[in-house]
Amino acid sequence: MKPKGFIRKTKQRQVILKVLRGTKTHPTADWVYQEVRKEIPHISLGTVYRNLKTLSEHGEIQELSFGSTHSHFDANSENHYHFICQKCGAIQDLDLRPMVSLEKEVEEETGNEVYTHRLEFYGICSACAGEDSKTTNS
Amino acid sequence: MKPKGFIRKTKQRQVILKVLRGTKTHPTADWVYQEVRKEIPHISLGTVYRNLKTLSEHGEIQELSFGSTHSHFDANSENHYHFICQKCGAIQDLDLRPMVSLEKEVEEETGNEVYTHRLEFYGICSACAGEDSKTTNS
DNA sequence: GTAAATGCAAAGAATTTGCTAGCCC
DNA sequence: GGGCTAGCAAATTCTTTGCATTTAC
Repeated sequence: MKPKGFIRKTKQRQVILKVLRGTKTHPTADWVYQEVRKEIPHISLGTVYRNLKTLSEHGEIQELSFGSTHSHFDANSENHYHFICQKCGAIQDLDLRPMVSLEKEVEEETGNEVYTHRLEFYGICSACAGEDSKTTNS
Repeated sequence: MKPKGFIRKTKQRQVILKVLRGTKTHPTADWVYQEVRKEIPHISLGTVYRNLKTLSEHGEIQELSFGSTHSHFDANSENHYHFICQKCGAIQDLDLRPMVSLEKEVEEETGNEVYTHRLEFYGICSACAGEDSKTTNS
């Protein structure tokens, strides 16, 4: 959660971070890999994975793992909430203010140290809902 | 989210459900497999996976996927919140009342249909925190 | 009787890891 | 120069799937 030691600035790492910061989507490791390859064709997938892991350990980015098998990454490392469409898989950022006070509440209830929390909403996004009405009579 | 058609009651399925309801932990598929094998030694892992999937599709159980690579399952299909220890991986149920009103808020903000939400707290559980103080001076 | 479920094993997919060479500080 | 990183590929791990057989309703 807090920076562990120093993190070296390699070309690969910087491009990965740039790519991640340049999108509003919440891409998978493989998507990042494909994008970074446009700039560093010889980068390896393993390097991308290692860097994504390192970066999230240092709090530079956030790893999100929802129901799916693979993780998504988010360059916005501040706490914010998401909506996930169960039909098309889209991930949207929400404007709700993070309810930090809840963390204190949980600390008092459990005696644990709470560092962060995550809130996700699941449903059908407006785009998919439109199509849904066609298939309602199934 | 809502029951889809009929679900056949096989011996395997019933034991899986029983095992899951008989624990307060949030076991992985493999743990369930090991437990069920005590009663049905010849059950296959594939069957366990298939049933866990079926059961969660029918709303009988809940699939939880946190940061880790593998899913955990919860026989409590009502919405409730969790605390996850980032050191030992323990998962605790919390007593916080589900904030259903948030779902409406998100619906209004986004225009999406929200069916459910999930809230998780991350940190260090009290047991691990005790040990932590020994290694603070690293 | 028939559709759905099981067992078994093999396939799949995402991620991690070992090792050598190279680059950052 | 020393150690953190990259590259490459093989290995791991969790999960899914095909097919023949069995079972629930």
